[in-house]
Amino acid sequence: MKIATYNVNGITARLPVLLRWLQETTPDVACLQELKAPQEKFPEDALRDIGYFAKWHGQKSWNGVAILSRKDNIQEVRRALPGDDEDSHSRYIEAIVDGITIGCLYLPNGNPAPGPKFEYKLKWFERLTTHAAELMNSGKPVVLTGDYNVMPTELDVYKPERWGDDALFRPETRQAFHTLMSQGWTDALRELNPGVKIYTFWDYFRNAYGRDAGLRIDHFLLSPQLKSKLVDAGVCRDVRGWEKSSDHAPVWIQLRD
DNA sequence: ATGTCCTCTCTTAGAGGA
Repeated sequence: MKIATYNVNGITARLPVLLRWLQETTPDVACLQELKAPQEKFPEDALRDIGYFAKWHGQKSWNGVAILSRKDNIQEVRRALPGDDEDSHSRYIEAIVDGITIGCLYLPNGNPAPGPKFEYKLKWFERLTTHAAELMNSGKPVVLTGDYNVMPTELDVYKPERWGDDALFRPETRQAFHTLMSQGWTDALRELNPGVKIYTFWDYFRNAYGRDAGLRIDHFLLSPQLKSKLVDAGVCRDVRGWEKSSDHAPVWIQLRD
């Protein structure tokens, strides 16, 4: 099974690029973030026309997450993280697809830090970690993927010395990611490419893509049952260079059936 | 501080978020 994740940065503006990428790479499952569209504006028909079923949780202007599948086999489990009924952001959706639990997440950016947005990010991270522990303890095969807005190590930043105070790279953020990983998750792309520079995001500013001034912030976390089935993984780097592209590139993994 | 892109509105320009 090939599973992909893609922060589209606005599914309405990104629809031509999204459809082209899906048709060229045909992932079995695709997790999308930053729909930036209300529930009723999701392009369900356009996706169905190219063979994808979908469950999504939209929100006007901001956030929004979706899980796509080439089969009508998406069993939605939840569309919010537990732990805060007051949290109105659409940042998490979870479904079982072909027996694999797939959590699709858009972790808060958190800038400027310090400040209330950074506090929200860390709180959200704690809720994710609590929920991830339950999934891990369930013993089921689980994929937690999406835009984590975290560069886990210096290798994941084009210029680490410039990012120390940023919410995506502050010690508290990296520590939170480390705490989550210590439950026993496998960072799929890093697992297959130890020591290799991999980026999944290039800012729109200052020709970041042309200069390869990138960040690795979109991740695939695998439960132990799936680590042994991981056969390949990569980033669709070229998609970032297409006309009207997102600032993120799609990322994918291949699991043995 | 700046750069760019996307979305929304007290809309065709500016603000907020990333």
